[in-house]
Amino acid sequence: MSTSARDGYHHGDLRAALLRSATEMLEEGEPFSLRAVAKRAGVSATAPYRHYADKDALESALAAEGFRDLGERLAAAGEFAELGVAYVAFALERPALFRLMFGNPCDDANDERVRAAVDIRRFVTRLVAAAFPDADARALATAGWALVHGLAFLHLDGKLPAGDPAEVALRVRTSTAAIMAAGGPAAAG
Amino acid sequence: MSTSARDGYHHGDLRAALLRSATEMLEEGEPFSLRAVAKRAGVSATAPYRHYADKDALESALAAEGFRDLGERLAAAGEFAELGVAYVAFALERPALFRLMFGNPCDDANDERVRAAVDIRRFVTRLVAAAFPDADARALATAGWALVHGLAFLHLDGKLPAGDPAEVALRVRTSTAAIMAAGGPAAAG
DNA sequence: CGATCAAAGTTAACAGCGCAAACATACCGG
DNA sequence: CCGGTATGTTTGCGCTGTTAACTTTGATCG
Repeated sequence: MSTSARDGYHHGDLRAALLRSATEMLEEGEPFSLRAVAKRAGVSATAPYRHYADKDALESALAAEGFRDLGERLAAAGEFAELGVAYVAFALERPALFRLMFGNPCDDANDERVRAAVDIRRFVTRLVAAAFPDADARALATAGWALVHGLAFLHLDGKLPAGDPAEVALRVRTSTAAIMAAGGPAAAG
Repeated sequence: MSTSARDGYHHGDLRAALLRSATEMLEEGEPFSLRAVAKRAGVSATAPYRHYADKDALESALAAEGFRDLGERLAAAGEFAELGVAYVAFALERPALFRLMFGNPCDDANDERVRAAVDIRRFVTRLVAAAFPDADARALATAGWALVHGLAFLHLDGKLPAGDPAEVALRVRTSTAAIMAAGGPAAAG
């Protein structure tokens, strides 16, 4: 009965089962309610409260998992220039999860998800520092993150056409190149 | 009884009153439900349905209004370099509205809000073309929009500290300058 | 002026939501 | 074997968006 056997009453590992059910529902674009997640896991509507304080807690767990996945995705991209493409691709492939990761007020300070987000930031900053040793790595990392984050959301919200992944990737590369090449005129502060 | 007199039963101009109530609630950070908006306007819970098909319709109207406001705000910024600062400031001053404007799936194609968003894009593109006559104005406008949009959301979601407006403005300027100065290494595609 | 009709409100009701309290079951250590 | 605790269940509350049926009102027209 190690991890996920259900013996009729006790579930075995409901915590993990809930996470899995919730992830599936996000992936399938279903409405996502606590009750629906519970039902999908084959359990009563209030059973999740034994494992998560409230809906936010479940969402935080999902978000943290999402940040880990995103981190792996970025790490797999390897090359600096492809980071943005990977970031936007992740957002468009798993839009509901991405919205859940961001798009929340998210005021919990000492959370697991906060650490995951910080990890990503550190990772990107290191890559930036390596690629642009002369630049202000901190500022450039912020700008780069904001750029791809903005591209992700604008595609997600239909402000930029997101139909064809290849077209999206091209737009990411093109706009990134354009702003990096923009050089002098009115940039300062 | 011209615009907003209430004669006991008929309201006078409930449509506008609902918009006003909803805007106030967004501004005050209140939970925003259709019922609450109706109550605030001094009207029964289902009265709004005489003027808006559903909650989404009300939200779209609010979003459209928000886009007009944002447009004015950007126009007032005038100088190209201050566009981003104005954009992010707007987002932080009216976070609930900003989330409503974006942050929705928003699949309605022929909407008033779509036009408003397109107007902003056009406006920014024109400014970009004027400031950087040599560049690919389209790509640069996309990148610029994405950059400030990303900065706005990252601040909104607590991924970047948003306490002091002056500090935020400085970060916008600094990161913008940083990415525009980044020039050559790994940009292309 | 009075009848009528549509516009713009009302109440009642439904299903679904997050969540809390009280109760039931089953495993685990004494 | 027995009791306690972790982990389920049922029940119920107040909220949500939305529909249906009813009522009030102001406007139009003979």
